[in-house]
Amino acid sequence: MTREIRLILPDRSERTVPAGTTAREVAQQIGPRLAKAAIAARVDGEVRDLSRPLVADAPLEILTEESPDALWVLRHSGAHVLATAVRQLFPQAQIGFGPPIDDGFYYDFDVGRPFTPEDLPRIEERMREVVKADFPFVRDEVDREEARRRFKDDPLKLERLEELGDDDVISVYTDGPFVDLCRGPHVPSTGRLKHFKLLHAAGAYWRGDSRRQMLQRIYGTAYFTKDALEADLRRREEAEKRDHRTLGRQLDLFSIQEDVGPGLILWHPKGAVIQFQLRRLIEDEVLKRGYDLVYTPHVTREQLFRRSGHLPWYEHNQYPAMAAAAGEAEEVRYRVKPMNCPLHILVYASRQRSYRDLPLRLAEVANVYRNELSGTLHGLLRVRGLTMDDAHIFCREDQIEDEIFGMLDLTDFILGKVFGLQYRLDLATRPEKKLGSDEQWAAAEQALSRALERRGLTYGLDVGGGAFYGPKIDVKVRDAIGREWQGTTLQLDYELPERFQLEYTGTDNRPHRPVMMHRAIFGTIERFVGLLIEHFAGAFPLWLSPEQVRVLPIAEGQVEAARRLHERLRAAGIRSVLDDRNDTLNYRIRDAELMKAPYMAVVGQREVEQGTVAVRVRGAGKKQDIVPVAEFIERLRAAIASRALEP
RNA sequence: GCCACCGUAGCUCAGUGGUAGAGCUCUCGAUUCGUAAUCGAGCGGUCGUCGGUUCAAAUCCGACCGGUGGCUCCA
Repeated sequence: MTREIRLILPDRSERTVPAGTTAREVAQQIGPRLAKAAIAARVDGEVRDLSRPLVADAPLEILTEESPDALWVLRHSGAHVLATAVRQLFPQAQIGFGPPIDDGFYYDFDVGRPFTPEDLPRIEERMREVVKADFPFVRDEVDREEARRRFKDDPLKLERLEELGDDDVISVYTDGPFVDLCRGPHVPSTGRLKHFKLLHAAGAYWRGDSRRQMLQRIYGTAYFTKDALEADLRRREEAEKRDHRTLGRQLDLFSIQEDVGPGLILWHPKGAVIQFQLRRLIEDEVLKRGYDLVYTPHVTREQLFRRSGHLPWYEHNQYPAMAAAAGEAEEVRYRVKPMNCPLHILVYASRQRSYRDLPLRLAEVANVYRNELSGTLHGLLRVRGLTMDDAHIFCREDQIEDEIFGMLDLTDFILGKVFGLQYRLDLATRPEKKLGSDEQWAAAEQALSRALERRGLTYGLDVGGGAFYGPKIDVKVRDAIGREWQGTTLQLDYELPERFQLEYTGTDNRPHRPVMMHRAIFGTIERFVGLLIEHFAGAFPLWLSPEQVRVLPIAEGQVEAARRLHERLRAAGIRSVLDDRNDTLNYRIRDAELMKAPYMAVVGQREVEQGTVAVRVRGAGKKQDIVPVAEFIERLRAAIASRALEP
């Protein structure tokens, strides 16, 4: 007689079935509609195949298309269908890993000939045949010998197999002709994969290790409904339209030119306005918050970076040394700085410090240069010449919490209040290899989390993710279309004060070692401007907009009056552009809209006579607003002063 | 740095071995216009660079430079 087991369903009801019943059978008992919609099951918290027998008492949830976990299962199966198709078209292809990822899935192959873009439609077509065949996903648990036999022609799978411990269950999934070493779970059959698309092929190191061979990775995505797939493809298109490199050219913000070098930005006048506003914003704000500004050189003796420990540790990221300056010994070398900390430390160490000086907050919006690998460069987001809104805070251990609190407040002011951005925080804690005692780390981590909690912030934990010299808080910014950007970091540092033997005199008249913190709110101005371009899709808020008003005379008769208005606006500190070109009004309005000018001030005969201006707001169509010139100027000034986000 | 793909006018792109093209931008002329493209003309390219194959190369091959998508790295 079979044993009975008790299952607890999400509605808290209980169901007793014979041990060995599958989740699919339970779903059928509950209702045929549920059985049909079922993708997988959550048994005792673990997502499993519907076909797996239930052997013990457990909470059971049948997962349908509604469940986010089911989407991961679908995508995982999508990766297998991809591999099934690739193996048919490229029988010699060896298989690596094929997991679901945030927005889709991929599969890695070791194939004699790399995939070309033309291969993707072929593979996709073959995938549709695999889907049509509706192969069931069959799970087998096998012993090691059996697994070795099945994957004898797949060295990558064998490598993975040998890493599995003796207690690990070795499971193998088969769909039609394709067999994979895989933990699962999967959808019931390949026919469930209805809405998918292959996106691109790329190289990827086996196991993410740059010393291992390069595999060919194919990325794709899948959804349960056609609408969801199409919405995703539209999102990708939208992201492409917002691409800061395209908008940067269209709006004439910046360029990167071969004659200058990769990763080095030429800021054109319009882009420079944005950078200037950001610098002003952060410098003004920082001064209000008790920081001091400093300026330090771009080039220093190499010796400084030896002392700081950056050489040779960071050398691969630094530009090579320059010869000695005139009159110096030959062996003296100079370096362009990749970071500012050693220089700010020298400012600190330039005289004796008292506990009364602390916290000392030194800020500098500074250019630094890093010799980044060529393949990592990307528009404004990854550059070699970068502008950091850097600051270093020197304080006592008991001041850490307040300082972190202050930084979080500044971060929230800039990102949240000024730019209306949402963001997420992660606290990265002590790694295996670390400098300093456990007590010191514990105190520091507690100070960080207390500061976070005092601000009422929720945050994630990145256990072991801190640098060896101290814990940190990473800030990830979310943009208008939901993408996350690494920007702000707040980093504690016990290493550099040690290396530079920094001291302050305490109330006890004895020397003490200060703690140091690094922080950049924007991260780099380059990346932040890139983020802003994509976040606002080039339509910057008035205060940030390179061009704030475009003055448009309707016909030649109003050019003089329009010029006077333009000059009046300029005199009021407003960035006005006069467009008196010999083109139709329609043409010039279109141009102003495309260049994302927030306001258009149209001047016709009526406006000249009445001392008014016809105001058109960017993106608002032909709805116009006739206002007296003085009132228009006042409105603009108020909106600029308040850094209003609209328009 | 690694893998793949790409590089034609300022921009977007067409041109698969036989004398370099279009639209937009720009300049000039006409038009003087009431809220997203007026008409016409003109300027503009040793087809990324160097080398090779060929009677002949934008086109085929190689190297290099630059870009794109990823990997590694990372602000």
